[in-house]
Amino acid sequence: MVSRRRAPGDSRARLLEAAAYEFATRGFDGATVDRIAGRARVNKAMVYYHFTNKAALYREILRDVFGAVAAAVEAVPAAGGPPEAQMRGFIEAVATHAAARPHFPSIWLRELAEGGRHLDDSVVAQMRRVMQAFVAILAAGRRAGRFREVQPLIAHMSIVGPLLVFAASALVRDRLRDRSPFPTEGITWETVLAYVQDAALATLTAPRSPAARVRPARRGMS
Amino acid sequence: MVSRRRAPGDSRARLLEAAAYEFATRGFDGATVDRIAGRARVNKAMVYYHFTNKAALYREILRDVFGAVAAAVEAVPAAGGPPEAQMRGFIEAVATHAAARPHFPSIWLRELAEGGRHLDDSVVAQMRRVMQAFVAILAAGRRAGRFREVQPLIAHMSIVGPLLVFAASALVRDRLRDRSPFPTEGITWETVLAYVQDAALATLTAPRSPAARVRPARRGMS
DNA sequence: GTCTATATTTTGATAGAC
DNA sequence: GTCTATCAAAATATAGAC
Repeated sequence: MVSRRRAPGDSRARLLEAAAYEFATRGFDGATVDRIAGRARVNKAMVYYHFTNKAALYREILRDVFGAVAAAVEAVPAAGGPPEAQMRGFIEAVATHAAARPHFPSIWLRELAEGGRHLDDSVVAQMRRVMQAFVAILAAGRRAGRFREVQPLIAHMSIVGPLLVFAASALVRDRLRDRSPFPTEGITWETVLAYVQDAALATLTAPRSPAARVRPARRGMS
Repeated sequence: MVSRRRAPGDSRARLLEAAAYEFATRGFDGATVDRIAGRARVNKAMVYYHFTNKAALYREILRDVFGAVAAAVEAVPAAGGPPEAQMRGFIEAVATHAAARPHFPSIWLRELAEGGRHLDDSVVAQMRRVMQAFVAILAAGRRAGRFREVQPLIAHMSIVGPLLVFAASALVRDRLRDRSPFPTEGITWETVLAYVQDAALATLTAPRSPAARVRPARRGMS
């Protein structure tokens, strides 16, 4: 064993972790290579030794993070089981990854706001895998006669949106809490997860859209 | 009337509009004063004539946008009516503003991801007004025995999250659509609004949380 | 109110020694 | 693989004429 001051060879991993933090909290343009290297306690030139440039480093993080979520989520419909349980499992998988990789939600929200400017095709393909798993669960629920028909992308956003916003909003929520005229306790990952799961199932298993009442009935009234 | 080449005096308004666009699509750090001035077809020095600096310009936009939403949303519970209609009205007010000011959702998502670094206290106060209106509607529903008890902030995020994500994700959704293995039609502001409204009411009027089943019953079984 | 310089700082990126 | 030194290109901000 060679004597080591700081575990050589893991400078790449250190950079990835530091970069994820910087990109999450400052955004792609706001994050500087200097700060990333400083946080990783690595020389700045190492960034360009391990990665071609700042953009490539960023894309590497996106690929890593979306690949993990896609894999976790695909396992849910593959395992089968009742559609309600699958839907809960899907939501839990997304929430778990959002909680375990605290930089993911912020990066993802920013990428949405940027119009996906930094998303290469491989990451878009990973997003499609996530949607495909979700659609499979919806279809299973339809076949079993337990879910009503919904637009998959809208239903998906109604689940992922709250999870991303919750995960990314911790600091803002803290500021909102001061002198707040509403209760702020009871907000944990468990309660949020349960709420989103309940909301999704309540919506999907609702007998029919309440909004349908304002539209002209098509035929019959039941 | 003096002959005018470009309506003098509205350089400030032009800058605000251009800045909103740039901040929305590139973020605070990514937006440059050069680009903002260029898009406004105004000299760069005018930015520092009308506003103290880039940060002050940004805060001005935040105040404007949140003030408008807060005012629109406060009118809903003030007008009274059945709680279900109030909830639909609240959601519609948020959605309408998100659609009318296309830069708002992206800026807001970014601000969440940044931890509200640029939010001054007046904007936080405006956010509190929005929450207060929402809490008033929830309380009306509780009093009328029509809504179950929920954590207000979680319920709020479950409504605003999908709306923000939908509004900000147009470009990403376009890329996702290519060769997509799932249907992508039927996604408009009307359908999204209706879905979020239905989802919120289905969740709030659900007899009891389905998740309660997995927890130990406290007393009795009804 | 508007424009032309220009000062100053920051930042992404590289060359080259070790 | 790691570090120093440095370049070149932005980008924020200001001074001052008109």
